[in-house]
Amino acid sequence: MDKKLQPSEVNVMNIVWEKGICSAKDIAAALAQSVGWSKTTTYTVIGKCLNKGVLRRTDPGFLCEAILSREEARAAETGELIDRFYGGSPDALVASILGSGRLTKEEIDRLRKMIGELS
Amino acid sequence: MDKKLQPSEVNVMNIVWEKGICSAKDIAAALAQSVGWSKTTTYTVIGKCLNKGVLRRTDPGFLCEAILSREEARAAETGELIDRFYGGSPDALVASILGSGRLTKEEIDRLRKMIGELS
DNA sequence: GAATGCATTCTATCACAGTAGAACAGGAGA
DNA sequence: TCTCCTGTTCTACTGTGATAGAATGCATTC
Repeated sequence: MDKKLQPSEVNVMNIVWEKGICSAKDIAAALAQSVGWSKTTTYTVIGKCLNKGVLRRTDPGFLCEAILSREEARAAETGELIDRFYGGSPDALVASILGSGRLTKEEIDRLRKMIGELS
Repeated sequence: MDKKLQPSEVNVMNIVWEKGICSAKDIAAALAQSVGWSKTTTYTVIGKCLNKGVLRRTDPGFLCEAILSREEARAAETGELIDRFYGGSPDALVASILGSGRLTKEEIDRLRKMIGELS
């Protein structure tokens, strides 16, 4: 009953988050392409997502719809990273990225604007 | 030979990153306290860290010193989060945290200052 | 109606992370 | 010297995530 996504499950969810509602067949095709999975592997992992309640199935067509939103998953995963590696300080994570040189000038400008608009 | 840290290994490394060089005995004591591990569990996990080359042992005293720095580990782990959940865009992660309401006013000010100093 | 092909399910294998009990060794105290 | 304590190593068990082959069943075509 744990909602925490495993890496393999994230593969599936990423497809659904991007495409929106789509069939298991489509997901299998996409993942065969992107990560080389056999279609049965994809079906197995989809099954786990269904069991966990992060994905909903509609028939006919074995259509898959995300129940857990991308934003919720991001928040959970990011929170865990912050807890385990940044001592629970979200600003330490942000500072680390800002200082990493990973950001382009445009991205920095966008963020500057964004942070300027915060109260 | 994979340098990727497992959750259990992060427990050990967090102690060493915080205390600096310290004995296995100390680490075992700290983790018995904080996560309830048996001391043999700690020794086993320390062994894995040594095998991976993220920790160095010095004798006598079974002193442990981090080879993999906290910053390196943070960067690796953060990069993976960004790849898997944010489509490879670090600014999307930053934006997500900024927009999450998780930050205090002081933290926001600090970050604003920091981003102002970036070129 | 039989045959064919593909979508879906069932079942199994493998590797490895997590955890710790049992065994061992070396030094402190009797 | 013998014993005991505790730090350290050896070995093992358990669960589960990742992966996929085999089996099934439905629909389409001949």
